[in-house]
Amino acid sequence: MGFVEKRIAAELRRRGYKLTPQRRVVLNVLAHSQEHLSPAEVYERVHQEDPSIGLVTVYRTLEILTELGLICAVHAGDSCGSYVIGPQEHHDHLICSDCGTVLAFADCNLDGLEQRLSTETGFKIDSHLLEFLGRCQDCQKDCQKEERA
Amino acid sequence: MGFVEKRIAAELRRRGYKLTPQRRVVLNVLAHSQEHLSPAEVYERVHQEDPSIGLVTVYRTLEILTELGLICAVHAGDSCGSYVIGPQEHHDHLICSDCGTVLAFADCNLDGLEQRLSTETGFKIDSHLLEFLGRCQDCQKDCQKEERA
DNA sequence: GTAGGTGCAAATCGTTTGCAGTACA
DNA sequence: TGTACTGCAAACGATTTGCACCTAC
Repeated sequence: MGFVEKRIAAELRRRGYKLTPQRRVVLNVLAHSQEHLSPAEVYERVHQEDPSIGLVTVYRTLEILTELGLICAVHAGDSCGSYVIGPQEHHDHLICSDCGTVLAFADCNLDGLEQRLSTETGFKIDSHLLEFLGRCQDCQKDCQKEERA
Repeated sequence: MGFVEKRIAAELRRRGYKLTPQRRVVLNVLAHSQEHLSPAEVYERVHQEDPSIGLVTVYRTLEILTELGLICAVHAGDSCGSYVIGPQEHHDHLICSDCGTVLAFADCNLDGLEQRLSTETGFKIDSHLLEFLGRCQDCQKDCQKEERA
């Protein structure tokens, strides 16, 4: 078990949740995927590793992990309701619209903008959702190959 | 009909879509709402104005309006799949998590951040989704009232 | 030992589709 | 007049729930 899984296992326990083999498999799937995965996609991979695990368990596990802030939902593009593993602290996403790879980054530095909007609108801003959509390095290469072909 | 509805009516026609009474009602509902509305909520209000209009028509109208960029989906918080009317140009949202009021703003100025991320990750960034969640001025006042009570 | 977790089947919710009739341009 | 639009009902997919059994702690 890698250190990511260990951290999460500890966090589960800390909050009174049990670490079952099923949850371990779901965690493994998410920890080893670069891409955001829909519940169905998670299930597919989980099912390959252990066919006895049901879709319902995947849903319930995703819910708990989200609640604990261990995974988070991706929103940009048409991929609402897909999940990626990520740091518990606040972070934002960089998403490849071709392959679905997700990179997390923490230093978004929107304070200036936030302040300005607060002043202009009277809103008291609590949080934000920021996701960049683009193409990762690999997919840009793939695209160039296609163009040459 | 206000100028917002006029603009949209013209845009519909420009793209070869017909302006039916049903669409007019959906537009009216959206144009007169500050809040983001789910398809069901749009339907509810549309239905009050004209009970003969079906939910299916609401769905189809929302789809067309989204396609034309006349309305857009809201993602932050738990309000995925709600819609607000807005400018056709790129813009981002400021959303009140209490009352659902949505304010659009255009000048997000993320160029610096985008550039930095591009350099660091090799991503070629095409677009972004940015939504601030907070409380509008009115809801802050309401909250203070509650606290005094 | 026990509270929490699991799997199954069925219920439920939101959304989409096929089709026959209707109405805008 | 003709094509796009509408409403209905049914289909559909995704998610949730009830329940009896099971297992991590």
